[in-house]
Amino acid sequence: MSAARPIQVLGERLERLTGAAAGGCVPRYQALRDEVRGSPQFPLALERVKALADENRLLAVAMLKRRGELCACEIQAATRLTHATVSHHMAVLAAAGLVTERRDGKWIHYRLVPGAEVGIP
Amino acid sequence: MSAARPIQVLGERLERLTGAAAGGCVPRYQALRDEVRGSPQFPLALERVKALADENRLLAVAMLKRRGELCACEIQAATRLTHATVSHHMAVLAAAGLVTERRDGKWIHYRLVPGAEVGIP
DNA sequence: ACATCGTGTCGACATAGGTCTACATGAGTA
DNA sequence: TACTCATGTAGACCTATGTCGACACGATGT
Repeated sequence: MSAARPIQVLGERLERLTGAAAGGCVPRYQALRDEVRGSPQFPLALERVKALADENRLLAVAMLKRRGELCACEIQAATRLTHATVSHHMAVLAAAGLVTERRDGKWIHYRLVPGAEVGIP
Repeated sequence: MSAARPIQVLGERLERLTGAAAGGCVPRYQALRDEVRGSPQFPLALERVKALADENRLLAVAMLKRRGELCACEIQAATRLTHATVSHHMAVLAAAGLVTERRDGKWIHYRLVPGAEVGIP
C-alpha cells in the first residue's frame, strides 16, 4: 500500500544525506534497487504475496491445499463472508496466478495452481 | 486488512443459504476452517506474507538476499524513503521473523533470517 | 562539552483495499 | 417462458496502514 511518495523532494536531500557528491552510496543502491525491481520475478512475487496477505484469502488457499477443489459457495460457508466478497477474493487469487477456475454448470470450482502450495500453511 | 465483519447477522443467513437444516455444509466447512486457522503455522504464515506484501519491504528483503547484510541508511538510499518509514518497515520485517538486527556503533545492520529466502525474488 | 550522525518513536494524514448492499448475468429447471 | 440458484459487477463505506515531519536518544568525533 505505497501512499504518496514525493520523490522530487527526496532527491537532493538524499544526495546530501548519503554523500553522492562524496562518492556516496545513492547511485550504488539505486542500481541495486533497479536490479531487483527490474527483474521479471519481482512484480510477480509482489502480486503473489499481496494476494496471500489477507486472512480470508490465505484461509481459502490453505483449504484448497487440503481439499484439492472447492466451489465458491463452500468457500463462502467456511469464511462466513458474502458471496460478493468471496468473488472478489477469488478473482484476486486468480489474477495472481494462485488458483484456477473450472465451471461446472452453476458452480465454479477453484483449485490451487500446481506449485503454489509453497509457503501455504 | 479484514474490516468490519458482522458475523451475528450472517449466521442464520448462511444456515438458510447452505442448508444446515438439510444436513448442510456449514458445520462441515466451519470445521475445515477451524482446522486451518487453529494450526500454529497459520498465524505465522499470515504475518510473514503480510510483512512481505509491501513493495518497499519486499524490495528490502530482496536486496538483503543479494547483499547478505545492509544497514538502515543503505536501505533508505535504495528505497528513497525517509528514515522514519524505513525504521517502521524494518520493525515489521523483524516482528515477522524475516530479518535480524545487529548493532555496530551508530549503524544497525539487517540480515535475512536463514531459510527466509524462499519466495523472495 | 558540544556538535554531528544514525536511528527509534510519536502523532497526524491520506490512500489502498476489504466489506457490504443492490443489481446484473448465466445456467439449470418446471 | 418464467423461476430459482450460483456467481459476477458496481458503487459506497470504513478501517488498516504506508508515509511524513518533528522530536528524542545514544554513539562518535572535535
